[in-house]
Amino acid sequence: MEIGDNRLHDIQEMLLQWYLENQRDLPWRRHSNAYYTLVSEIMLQQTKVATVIPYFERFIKRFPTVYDLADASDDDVVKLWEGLGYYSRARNLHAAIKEVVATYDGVIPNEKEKISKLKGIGPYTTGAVLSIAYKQKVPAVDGNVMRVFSRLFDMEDDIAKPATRKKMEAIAEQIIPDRSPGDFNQALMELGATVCTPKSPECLFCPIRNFCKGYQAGREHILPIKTKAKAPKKASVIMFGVKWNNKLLVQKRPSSGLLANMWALPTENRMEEMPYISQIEEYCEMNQYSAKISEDVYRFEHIFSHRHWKIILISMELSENPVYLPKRSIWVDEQSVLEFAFPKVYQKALEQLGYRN
DNA sequence: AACACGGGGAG
DNA sequence: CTCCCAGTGTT
Repeated sequence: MEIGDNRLHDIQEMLLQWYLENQRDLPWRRHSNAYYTLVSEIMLQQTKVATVIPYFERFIKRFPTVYDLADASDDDVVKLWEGLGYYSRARNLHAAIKEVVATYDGVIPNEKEKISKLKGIGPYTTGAVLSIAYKQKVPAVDGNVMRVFSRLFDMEDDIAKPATRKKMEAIAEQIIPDRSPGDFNQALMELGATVCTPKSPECLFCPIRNFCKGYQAGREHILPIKTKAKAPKKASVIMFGVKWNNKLLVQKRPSSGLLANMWALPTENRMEEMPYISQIEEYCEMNQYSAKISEDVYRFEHIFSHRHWKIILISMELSENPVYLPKRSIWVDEQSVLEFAFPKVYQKALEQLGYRN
């Protein structure tokens, strides 16, 4: 990719000026603080700004500095992430900040080799923190930037391929100005998020329309090229609504895999080779529950981006306090279940379990 | 290189 | 409903 010197300079100036005038007022932009930058960038991975704002406010209020976060329990950190998705981000961020306090005296490192070794900080977040917080000339190529470049240079590379991100980074290296590299990176992402959008880009409001090869070719609508994701894998699960004394039994999920470490209604993979009634009876026997099992079950579905769950919800009212509880389990009021991860599922589940929402 | 890992918004 | 969005770690 070759860009003429004049055109390059104009693109830089137009973008920086546009960003200066049009940037959104966001909580993490109000102070210059590497910790704020890091937390917001982790939260913004795969997640829209509007979704992140309330989570960021709450997180920083609870953990104002790296020391507060480093001292926190895993449970407290994960609790503040409930509903945000991709929960390994919370685990990794916690580990990274502990490392910052233990090894770097509480200062997020400003060297690429050091910061990129921290948990959960890959090439994008490395570039974002180094450029935004430390004013270094390092690319931060996210999906927005790849979309903008695809159109700006009329590129047909498949942005779903890992190799394409490398190519985009090489282009970014050539384009980032010495002055305000952080603002320039944010300008590219802001443009992608608000003007150069995936569908119906608003080219008439674009500050670099006149330099855009894709726009000139009338191809902005078909760019970027991106192969479709595979359909979610199907799975069947049984979800247990175990009630006693007006409380609901919830269980902390395993520390790896889907919804790792999240509180949830006890859920088992369906054993396809036996009737589901038998599996439910087996579950009750294993836990020594003496229970009245409701005769009808409630069936519904939930689709994650990569998994499609068919859920059988079974309700059971225990007739006595069980002698022991299953591992990682506690009794809670039904209201607290709505704060858990995947609240939409629990909203449906609670209605079926006879609770009024 | 392929897969696992959530949840929200637009049309 | 259907489609789209997409960083990092693991295998």
